[in-house]
Amino acid sequence: MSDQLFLDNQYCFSLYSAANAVTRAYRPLLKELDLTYPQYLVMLVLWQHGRQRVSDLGNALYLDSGTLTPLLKRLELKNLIERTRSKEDERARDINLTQRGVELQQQAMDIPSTLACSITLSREELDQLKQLCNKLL
Amino acid sequence: MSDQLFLDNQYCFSLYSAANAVTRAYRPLLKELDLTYPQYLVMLVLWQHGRQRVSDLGNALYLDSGTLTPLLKRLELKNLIERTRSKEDERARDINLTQRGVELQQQAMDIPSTLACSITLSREELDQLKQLCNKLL
DNA sequence: TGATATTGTATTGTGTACAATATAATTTTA
DNA sequence: TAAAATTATATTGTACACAATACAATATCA
Repeated sequence: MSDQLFLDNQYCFSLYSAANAVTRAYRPLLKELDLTYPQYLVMLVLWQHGRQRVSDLGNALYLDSGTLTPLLKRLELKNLIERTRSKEDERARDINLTQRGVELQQQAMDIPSTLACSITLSREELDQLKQLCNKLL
Repeated sequence: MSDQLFLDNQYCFSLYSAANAVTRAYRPLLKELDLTYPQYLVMLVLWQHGRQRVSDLGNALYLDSGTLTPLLKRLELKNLIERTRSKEDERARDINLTQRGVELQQQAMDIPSTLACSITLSREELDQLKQLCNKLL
């Protein structure tokens, strides 16, 4: 009976702890760029796809405006992005990289390989993990 | 080059999003018990092992006192636990279930099976996911 | 076209996470 | 045994997550 409560725990708790551990692993690397992990994710989307609306970022990252609005304001304060009103739809915000935001990508280049070194999983295991997580979503 | 930044993203981002999705899935179920997911995790440890110190809970859940102290105070306000000083060591807190805390386990019995229904992974996939997450930790 | 509904963000409030620091009790050691 | 180090928890400050709500711009339709 409490058995059930314990077993179930294992699956989701592992996921929860591993996700916390990942953002902990990123923290020291991202600190050099003065970014948090969710801020880094936003920058990744912008580096790859350019101008995005808040809703585009929300769809890409599975986050809502309550999370993104203050996060984007912090990126704006750091002069990494601009938040302008869309010309087509005055309700929407266009999120654009500033020059400084574009340039930051250079500094981020080393992060993936550095992080890979501190991870004990093989490429195959990482692929498997990714697939399972995506199936769960 | 930005390729690298994108690929890396996939692995850790999947984990991060899946973990968020899991706490979202738990939310409506736990709302009936007036618990959050991390509060539920604390209760699971207490239901299974009884009296714990803050540091025991921290070790079990990979969380520190900055997270646990306010969380435990909320559980205390809800009359689910007591936070007494340890007799052996006055620095330590003994976290004990109240009668109401013990009784809440009955109401939690259905959660694992209910949640399992809303998850699309097979038992084998869940086992695999758990193993990979634990290896990552 | 004017009322109604929808859409895109923003705001508010609650609850984590965690670094950095503080504080008090216990242990160690000179 | 008194000072120094260690240990256990608490506090402070910053930054997510997200539900609930608000609000203004746009779209729909009677």
